[in-house]
Amino acid sequence: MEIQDRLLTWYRENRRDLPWRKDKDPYKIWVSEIMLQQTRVETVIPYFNRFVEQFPTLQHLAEAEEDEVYKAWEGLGYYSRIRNLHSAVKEVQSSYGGYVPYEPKKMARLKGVGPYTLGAVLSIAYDQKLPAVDGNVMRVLSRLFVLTDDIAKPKTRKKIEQLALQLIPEEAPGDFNQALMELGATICVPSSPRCLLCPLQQACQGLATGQHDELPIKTKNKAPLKQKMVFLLIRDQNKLWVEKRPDTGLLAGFWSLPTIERDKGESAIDAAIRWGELHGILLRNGRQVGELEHIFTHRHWNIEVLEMDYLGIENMYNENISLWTYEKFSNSTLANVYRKALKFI
DNA sequence: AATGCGTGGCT
DNA sequence: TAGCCAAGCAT
Repeated sequence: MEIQDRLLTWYRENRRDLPWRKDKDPYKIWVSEIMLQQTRVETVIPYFNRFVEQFPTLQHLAEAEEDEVYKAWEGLGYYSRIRNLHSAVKEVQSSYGGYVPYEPKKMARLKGVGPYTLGAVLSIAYDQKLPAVDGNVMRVLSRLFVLTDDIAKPKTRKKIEQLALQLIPEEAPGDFNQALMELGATICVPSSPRCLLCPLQQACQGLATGQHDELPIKTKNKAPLKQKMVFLLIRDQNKLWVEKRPDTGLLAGFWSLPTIERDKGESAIDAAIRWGELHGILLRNGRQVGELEHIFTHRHWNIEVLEMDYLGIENMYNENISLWTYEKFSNSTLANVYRKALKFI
């Protein structure tokens, strides 16, 4: 029996019953694929269920307010995904009559739709013969065919896409792509793969040559940069000074507690006063009311939360800082690192 | 091509 | 603990 048949048969008997597999609504499949980028299935499930309940159709999402849409993504991470998805959905609504494009070239032009998402949505929703190569597929095919290229290199993904395309059976591109991913997610897992349960056991060259444990080859990530950060609690009556993060970069565009990185050798209080000087806010003293740690992909924050004595405004209006009630702040869309800090307020 | 972008779970 | 990873994309 061919690899394709074994894999499809296995998939059809063992596929997980996931919420985005209830039907073939291209919109819902698209939403699920964006949510699943670099994010675990178990994490995505509750977000997906709430999201499609709140925005049942592409038109609902296209017409929804940004605040409402971003709030639905709160805590999920990689927030450019939702900005891009909302923008792309509006584009589909205005340019394509609300229908997710069938044409790969049109779909690929939408924000946030890269080679993987393109292939995944169009193969699953429309059964188009396009590769959908994610980390699972690179791992599975690396082991199956003993591919020793570094999967961290973009060139390798392109090479594996060509291979994957050749493997796709005409009659079931969507199921085949999902089967490869499902195998990677449940059997051909990164460490201690469950080869004894694998439907491709006999065909696997990696297993046959004993190389399956060393594959795939992948260059290591750099360790996250350690930073000593200070979050500021600056109260004015019953309100709190908050700061809008820059429109690009980490947690772009989010409102946050005033945040500053401590310079080398600088005390937390001096850093806090320096923040005030930068924004025209007079501060002094300050006492630590909390401490937390937060690790992003590429940064490791050790955070002190300081409550400051507020003396008033020193100079002119700054649109990136504002006075909010605690209520308004906690109800705004907050990245998790700042939501964690709320317990010290 | 290499880097930046969240979060949480597992080893 | 520190590192690695999880259905990637934009720049």
